[in-house]
Amino acid sequence: MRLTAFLLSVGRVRSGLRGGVSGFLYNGSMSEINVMESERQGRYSPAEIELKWQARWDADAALYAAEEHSADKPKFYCIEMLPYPSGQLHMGHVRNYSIGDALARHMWMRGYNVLHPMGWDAFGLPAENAALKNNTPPREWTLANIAAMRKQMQRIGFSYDWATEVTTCLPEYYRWNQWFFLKMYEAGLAYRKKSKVNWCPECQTVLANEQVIDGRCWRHEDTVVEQRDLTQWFLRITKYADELLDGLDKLEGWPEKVRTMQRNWIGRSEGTLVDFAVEGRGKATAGPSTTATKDAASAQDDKSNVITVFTTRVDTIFGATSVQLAPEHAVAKAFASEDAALAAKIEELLEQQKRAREAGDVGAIEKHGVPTGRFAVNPFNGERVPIWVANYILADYGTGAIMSVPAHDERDFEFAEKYGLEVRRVIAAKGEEAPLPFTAEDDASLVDSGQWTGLGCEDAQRKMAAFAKANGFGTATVTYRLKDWGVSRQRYWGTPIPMVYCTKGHAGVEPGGVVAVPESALPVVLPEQVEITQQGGSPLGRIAEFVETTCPVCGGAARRETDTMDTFVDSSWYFYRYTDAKNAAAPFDSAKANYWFPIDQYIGGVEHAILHLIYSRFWTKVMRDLGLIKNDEPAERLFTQGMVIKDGAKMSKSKGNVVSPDSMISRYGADATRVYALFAVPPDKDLEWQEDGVAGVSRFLGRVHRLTMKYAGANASTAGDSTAGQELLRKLHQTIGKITQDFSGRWHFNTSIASIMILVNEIAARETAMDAGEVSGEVITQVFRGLTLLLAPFAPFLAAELWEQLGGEGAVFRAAWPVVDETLAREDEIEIPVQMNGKLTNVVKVPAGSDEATVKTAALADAKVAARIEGKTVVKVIVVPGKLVNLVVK
RNA sequence: GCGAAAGUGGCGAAAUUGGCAGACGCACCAGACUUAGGAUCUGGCGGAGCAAUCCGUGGGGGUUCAAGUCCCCCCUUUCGCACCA
Repeated sequence: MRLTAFLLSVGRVRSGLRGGVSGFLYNGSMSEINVMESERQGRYSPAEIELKWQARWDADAALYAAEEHSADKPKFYCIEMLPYPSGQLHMGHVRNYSIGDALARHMWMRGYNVLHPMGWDAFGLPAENAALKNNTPPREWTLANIAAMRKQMQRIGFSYDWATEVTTCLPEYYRWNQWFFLKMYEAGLAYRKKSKVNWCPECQTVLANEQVIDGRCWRHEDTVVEQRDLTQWFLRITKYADELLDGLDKLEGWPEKVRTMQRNWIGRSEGTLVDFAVEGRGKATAGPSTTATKDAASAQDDKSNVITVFTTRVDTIFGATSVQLAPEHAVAKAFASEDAALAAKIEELLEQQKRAREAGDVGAIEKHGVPTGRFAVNPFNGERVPIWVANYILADYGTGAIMSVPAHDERDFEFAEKYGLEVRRVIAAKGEEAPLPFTAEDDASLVDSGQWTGLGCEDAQRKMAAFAKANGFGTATVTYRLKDWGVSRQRYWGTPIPMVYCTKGHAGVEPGGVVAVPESALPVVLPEQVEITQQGGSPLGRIAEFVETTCPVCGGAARRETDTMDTFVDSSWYFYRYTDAKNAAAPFDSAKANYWFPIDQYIGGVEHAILHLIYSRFWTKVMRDLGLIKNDEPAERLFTQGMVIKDGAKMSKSKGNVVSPDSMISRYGADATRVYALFAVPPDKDLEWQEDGVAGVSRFLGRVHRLTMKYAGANASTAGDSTAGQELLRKLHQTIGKITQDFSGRWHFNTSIASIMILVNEIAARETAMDAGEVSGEVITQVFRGLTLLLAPFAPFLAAELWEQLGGEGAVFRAAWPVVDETLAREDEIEIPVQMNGKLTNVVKVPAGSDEATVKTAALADAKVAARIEGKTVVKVIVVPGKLVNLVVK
């Protein structure tokens, strides 16, 4: 159905040749291509060249194959983020892969052993939606999409080693998800708990915190995520919080932006837990309610006699004039259960919080609070402070309770002003009474704070935390914003979680308790016959043959876990599988992974900065601790390319501004499409797609084709080395230098391609000279071969064709990257601008390498310059050798 | 509010370290060629001016022989974070 629509749209644009190309793309029939016309005219026909080479490349499995291990070549592992197989490549993919492809080809030519793989992030909800819509099984739909997209990729000429292809929805892959899950379960890294989780009503499943953006689903930006209490499987990513954070400092090859986003996401915060005894609630246990457990929030379960607050500023505690609880705090609930009026007010605060969350602006909530009428005791000074419940206190951060210090916290100050709470200064800046709220802690010290008065803030924080600990009412602690990764999904199209629940239970397992599926029983295969509906609950739960099983320990009746894993599990380690994709005995062979890892260059969109990129860092650390690999981090260097936009907005169906790669390829060819994607802007910037630009690139490639074909047969024995020949070689070598530098540096391929255009313009300008036999055949051949090699990473089809026409040996991508000959590249004569008071007057030519005196003399001797300075005094002459002359004139 | 990046012709952009602002390309204009093509080739193309020349890199100051580039203030856009205690 899509195919028909596509052909129709192509037909509307133009019939004939181009329609034929897309026909080939989908039907695999060469007969539809009308190549004869362009053949007769000898004109650049991308369709003809590209289809010819595509067929050859497809038949040559070794062309892009990495060597398993190379003793003499350095390795280079280059990956672009794998796509979700939606069925259609979009321009963002084409751009992403064109960047990686250029790099991979370049590195091959530089003599590296390159692994450049591709795979499919093939589980996920769209397959289920498609199943509902078209009545096609998800597996069938997904595999058909993969086949179509693989074909598109081959048509565009990406240099993937298809022998290493990874498809995450196949049992041979996802069994290792299950295997890792079991390993994590054994290590205590996978666990089950009931908690508040994010629920997307559109997806009909739970989402991880990372998948909720401004209170909305990451896939449905209009859908507000709800909070539900559910029992779910979690992966203990928080165990690695510090390592994930500290590791960022060493990831110098990653964009600072991504590192910052991850730092924010992890949200490490050092502070102190302090217990405030609740008055009239019995004696606060002198026992270490906080010190006994790291999980401070759970320490307060079912206790209403103590409130543990988390603060980063324990040094301000003598200024605490109230305690503020989140509406969902256990103590608030306990109070509410005894006071209906209070309960109603707290309920209202909770509603406000919920609304703010749904509106996506938690930060803008107007502060409201209610006094509970109860009091708590500040353990540092024994003072009674009122207990309030407030809508700006978050239950899921810290302990869900704070001490309010209006004098030294802006939020507390605002709240205190509104409700008339006391504001008491306990910190003073050096020498002056700074206005309140005063929040700085550098160069400030404590006042009116008992025995700590006079201490510097940081010093006081350390000493007061130690004091609290020594006296059993608190401790220094660290909190994180990062929460454990909820991986249960109430969906069908994903990896089954390899757990069963033993119905009757057995020794050590209560009835309905968790029992891990043994490794030997993997994979737990996802059943294929399933009815996808919009009903709630996991679709697997409705398949009796799947659910009903036996307990692997006691052999009694058991039920399988019916949730599947988050698809981000699949993508957390897929790049390790590339190194050993066919391994049936292990996720991969450690020696192979250790040879290729870390990834030398990873390329993808910034939208995964805190999704895939944090999960895969976590997974790498887990695998390292399991002894599977040696590297701490998955990727040495990360590059985040810009978006492809059209008419100022990201391409999307709803906006109707989508430009399909197929339409570009059928009109201008894959080479032109790719080169345009690299030429228009530097790869890290957003790219506004302009079809006229693609047409321009196509004309440029046509010019390259025409010129090369014209001189491909140049007779090597033709003599005659004129200036023209030297100039051509000079330009060639300058271009080689420029592009080589671009690849190792800033990746400004737009200027790389511009420099190739300049080279081609220079060649075209010397056509007459070449036709007149002024340039030797050898030079002509060198120039065109050089040009072809430089073009190969960007326009592989045309380069392959021209390389063959020029009689090049083997595949152009295995030919050696040209090396700059500095002697040939050097200019004999350079132009020096002559300025007067910093303004350009004229340009003079001097021999390259001229000394200061020579340049100065030449500048002053210039007629135009002389005329301009006549009657004026030259106060000073500044000569920057090789750059310019500036005459300071009065 | 905090943090980061950016702001240059009609448009996409270029200008590694302060050194000819606008390379390269698109669009446009003029011309050539033609078995009219969505072709190709030549020339022009920041603004003002006949010209000499002057003005011009978001705005305003500054440093310097020289500033798109460095410093200070401000404006705008994009992205990230945001009652995180």
